[in-house]
Amino acid sequence: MADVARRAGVSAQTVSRVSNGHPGVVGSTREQVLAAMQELGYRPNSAARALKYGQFRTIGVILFTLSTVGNSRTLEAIVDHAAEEGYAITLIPVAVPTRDGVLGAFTRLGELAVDAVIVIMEIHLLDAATVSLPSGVPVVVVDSDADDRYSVVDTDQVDGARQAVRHLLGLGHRTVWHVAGPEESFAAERRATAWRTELERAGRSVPPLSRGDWSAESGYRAGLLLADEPDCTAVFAANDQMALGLLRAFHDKGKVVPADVSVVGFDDIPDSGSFVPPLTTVHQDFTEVGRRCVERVLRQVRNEPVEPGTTLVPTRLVPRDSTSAPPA
Amino acid sequence: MADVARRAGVSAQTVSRVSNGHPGVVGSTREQVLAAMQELGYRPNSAARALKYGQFRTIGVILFTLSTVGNSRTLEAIVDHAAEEGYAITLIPVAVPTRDGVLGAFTRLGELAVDAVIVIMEIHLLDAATVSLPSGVPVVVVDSDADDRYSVVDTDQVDGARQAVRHLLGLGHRTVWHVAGPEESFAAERRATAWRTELERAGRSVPPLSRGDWSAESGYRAGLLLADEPDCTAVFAANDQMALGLLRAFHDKGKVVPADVSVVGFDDIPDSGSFVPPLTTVHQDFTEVGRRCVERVLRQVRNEPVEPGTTLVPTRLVPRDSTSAPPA
DNA sequence: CGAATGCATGTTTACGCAAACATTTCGGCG
DNA sequence: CGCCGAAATGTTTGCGTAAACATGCATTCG
Repeated sequence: MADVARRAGVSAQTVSRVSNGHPGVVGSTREQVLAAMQELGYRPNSAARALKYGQFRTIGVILFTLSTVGNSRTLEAIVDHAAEEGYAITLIPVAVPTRDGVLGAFTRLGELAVDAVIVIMEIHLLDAATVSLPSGVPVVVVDSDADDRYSVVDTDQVDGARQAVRHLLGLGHRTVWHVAGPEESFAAERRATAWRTELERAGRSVPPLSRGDWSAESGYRAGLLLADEPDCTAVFAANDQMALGLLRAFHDKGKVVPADVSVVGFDDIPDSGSFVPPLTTVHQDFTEVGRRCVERVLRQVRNEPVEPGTTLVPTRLVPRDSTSAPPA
Repeated sequence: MADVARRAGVSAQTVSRVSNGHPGVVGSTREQVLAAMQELGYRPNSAARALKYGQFRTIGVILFTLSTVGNSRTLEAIVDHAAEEGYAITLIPVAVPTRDGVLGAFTRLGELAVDAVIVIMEIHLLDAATVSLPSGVPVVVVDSDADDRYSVVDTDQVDGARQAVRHLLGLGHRTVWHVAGPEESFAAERRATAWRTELERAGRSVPPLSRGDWSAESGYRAGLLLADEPDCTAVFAANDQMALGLLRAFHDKGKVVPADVSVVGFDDIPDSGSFVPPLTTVHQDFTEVGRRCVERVLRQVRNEPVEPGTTLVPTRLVPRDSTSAPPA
């Protein structure tokens, strides 16, 4: 900055004023300063700025993996909305989903230049790490039940699962089977619980639960077993990728979807409309989740009031061709 | 820091020494300082640190979208490897893929606290923005032909496409049709060119090119047309998602894959093994791409020698069930 | 026994910027 | 013609940290 000032024949303060668009700099001077900046390739040092202002205009995002569609789409929405607000996003990966891994991420976080944190992760692991969360840093969590400690944003898992079950029962199926996500996942747990509750409420029998790990492959394995259950005419998979595996398993076993068995997924990933057959699924609004995360966390940064607890983003069922009335 | 020093009854410099693990602090003093840090919840201010060191230990990543599997997996690999090296990742979204959008991203970048930049984007757009790239900041680009100006890392698109074509010709198909990605994409262009070249080299006729936008839906639309081509017995799709659309289109048109028509994809996304039928595809090593990006860019940061030009990450064909000999 | 040595710790300074305050400049008006 | 006030510009200062240098103290050795 000093070089620019010298070159433009002005003081450093004037350079600062020009660089920040402050008023009170006459046109000709401004021109000179801008010219000098250009020539010298000057760009303000954000470290010094941050030091001065005590803010980084950056939000940290802690996540375990980007390989699930939900996480990466949520992240994308967060990045976009943060950018609109003039905030950048710094990623803090948790290499291994263990207690230590999470603790490590939070430790690194403490040294990081962020004004706030959004956690996209199974909160079961977060529990252990609570203590080490740097105090004074606003935190918003996605998919958790830690709403007594943090601000939580989540898709309305319960209502989504309920819609899936009702849709299938409404088509005339006697009951609905479920392929759940991994036990560590809150989302998986919620969807499974809501599935069970809805069946019980309707007075239907609750079939044994299958479990996958969100991957299509795990859905395939579950599907091979389900295909041998003669009573199984309707399956609700906890995500679209496992539903894809189910479709393949039923195909391999000679069962026709939806004539022999109906399948409902969860997420509405972009590809799900191109499955064979196109998948009936529960649409999740990842963009809205990301938007609310950013909004909530920035409210805290600005010391504005934040309604406490969990904010739920609604879902909606997208009927496609993988569901129909049960075989006669 | 001053508070900690006061509380521990030492100077600020000693606190600094403890906090950075420097030697020359006797045990008892260290204990006291650590205790004071704990009590006061002290954590070093990274802005001040960065100001002092002139480094942020952060790499900026410019990308347009996370919705393609390739981008999000590459990003994940970059994040992981950067973390291993003690670097954080800051995301810089390009809201709209226009010249101005890219310019905007680079402008913001100039103000951002990053030591280096990795660009994951169609370089066609990057061209226009070259001028505004802050000089002195190391840049590595993924998927580009700007290797005269930047360090470039890329999957070996040409060899991958060649493997796909050879595989199909080797099975006895007379020629291979191609569903390409969008024109703006270098990767799409390279795969298409390699497909054409390989056909010509083998002395086969080159069928008209179809074009999609990477989405399954666009693959479906292309597939509906291809299904009406009586000579079309083998299709190479430029990515797995479009291949998924092809599979559905052929299914809808009553064509059996692979008996009537063979399909090869590109990427080997995790789901592709669960398509119906499981997809023969060209495996891309996104992890390796990410690793090399980080390695290259950090070499530049450290002023170590970097071999210029493009570094290519090899691919390999993964044969599954979507390809076979052509119908008799 | 005094000086030299080495180690633990303290003091000064600069990193780049912008707020707060100080000074200069210039136009307008009595 | 000189003075006032507003606008333009300059100077000082501190943000939190760590390198460089300074000090003080204990131990050791001639």
